Amino acid sequence: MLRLRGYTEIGPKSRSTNGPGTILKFRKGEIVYAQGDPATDWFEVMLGTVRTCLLYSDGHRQLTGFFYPGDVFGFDSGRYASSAEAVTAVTLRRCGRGFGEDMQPSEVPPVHGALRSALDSAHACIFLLGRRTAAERLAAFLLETAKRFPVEKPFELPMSRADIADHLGLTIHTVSRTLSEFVRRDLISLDSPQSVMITDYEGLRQLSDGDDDADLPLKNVRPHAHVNSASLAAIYGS
Amino acid sequence: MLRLRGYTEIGPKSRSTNGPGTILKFRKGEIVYAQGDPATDWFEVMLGTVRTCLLYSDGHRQLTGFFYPGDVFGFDSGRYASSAEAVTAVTLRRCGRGFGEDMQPSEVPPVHGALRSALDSAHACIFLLGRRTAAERLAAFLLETAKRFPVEKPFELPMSRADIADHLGLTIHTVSRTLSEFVRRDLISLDSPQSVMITDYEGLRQLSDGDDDADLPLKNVRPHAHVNSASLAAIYGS
DNA sequence: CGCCATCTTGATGATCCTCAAAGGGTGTGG
DNA sequence: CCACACCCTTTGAGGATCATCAAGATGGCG
Repeated sequence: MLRLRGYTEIGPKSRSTNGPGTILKFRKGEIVYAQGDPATDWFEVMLGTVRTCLLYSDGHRQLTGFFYPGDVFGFDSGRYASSAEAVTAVTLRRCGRGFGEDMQPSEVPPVHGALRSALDSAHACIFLLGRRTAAERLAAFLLETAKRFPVEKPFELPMSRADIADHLGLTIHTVSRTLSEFVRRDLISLDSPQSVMITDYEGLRQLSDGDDDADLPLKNVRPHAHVNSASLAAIYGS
Repeated sequence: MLRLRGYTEIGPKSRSTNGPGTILKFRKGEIVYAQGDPATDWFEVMLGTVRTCLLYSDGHRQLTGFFYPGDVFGFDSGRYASSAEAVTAVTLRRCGRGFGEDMQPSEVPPVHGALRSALDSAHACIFLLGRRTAAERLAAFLLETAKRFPVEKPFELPMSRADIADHLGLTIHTVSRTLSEFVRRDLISLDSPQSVMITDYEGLRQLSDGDDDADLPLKNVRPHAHVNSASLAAIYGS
């Protein structure tokens, strides 16, 4: 069954043209574009956080990425494959439109960069989902997210536990439980549910690599791999 | 620890130039390019099947896609993010090189198409990994794969159980068990381990959507979703 | 025929989802 | 200002699913 939430669905709060593209503002929870809309525009985040969501007919939701200031999103062809929603209040720049068939050569590089960044984002998502245990996924997610914030200080997770859960393919319960476990193990500290401080980068890194120490509760061992030895040698040496 | 396999690592079997690009042949298990190699070329599959793999330092392997005749792969920027290996004996066309900075306008459309197909492939991978249960992943995978073969007849799965497992984030045991369960439930029939015949498309489709009937052993219910109601209404109606 | 890789199947246990309930923060109305 | 409702988060107990350990079955190949 679906649990539907009563977000107010209203339009952008204000618009103004300022340099290339149009500046748009959205409030928390508002939809930037919906899955299936004609993919006419792409966007750059100027302020705030945006999530892209794949929605399936059974109500399952897969968040494919979070986008922070400087990131671009919305480079779908034809129609948007995912919807985009404001995680927090956001300010966006609608950067362009009509790329594709009638594209000008001068527009090629940014389009390429954005397509590639979309591909990178998708790979990051695959990386997270490929980690098998909840601890591994969360550790990888925290490290990935922390990279987006400047200093090694506490940072604010803009998204809810539900967002994290739907990004990692877990439930909010498991997310919460695992974060609490991280706190107990002094890997992170939580000031508020949103304010995260990573206190043991190396520990998290080991976890996200499946290198958990055996003497701790969250033990798990990576299932055996089926690796082409030649490929492996090419990357990590023989 | 890693289980390393002794694939013979030898070069392409033969080359010839024939039309645009160079024709290359690889034997089963050979590496087309390795993760981290400079991404100079991209490839079109003419015959056979190729897999792209993300390899992690702990030996974990994530297959991000299978590529069949007509598919293109290898559109990474800078260096290849994943390695590409021959699942079967394959014939490839090395289609181009040096796209990017010094790209000619005439080359733009194919590059775009390929980048987008790479993105589609990544989304397909996310779709599979996002399905939670083994039965859902396998059902979705079989339907996805079946689409690549012409008629509604038995088709040959070119890849091993290990490949499937590493693509879906499961073990070979679970893959095998679940396929056997599908046979018992008359969803598919297996002539040999590789020869699959889908006998109940609708049943598989329901499974892959999480719509399993309650009176059958592989029951599972989709965890509750955290869906923005407005987004959902935009797609499926209110 | 034996060896080896792949695939299958069974038993057991760990992980994580489900069900359930309680705590904390915020906004609204009295 | 407080009471109340609502939402998010946290935590506990129990059970389903899947990984692990283990052992056979099957098929290709020298």
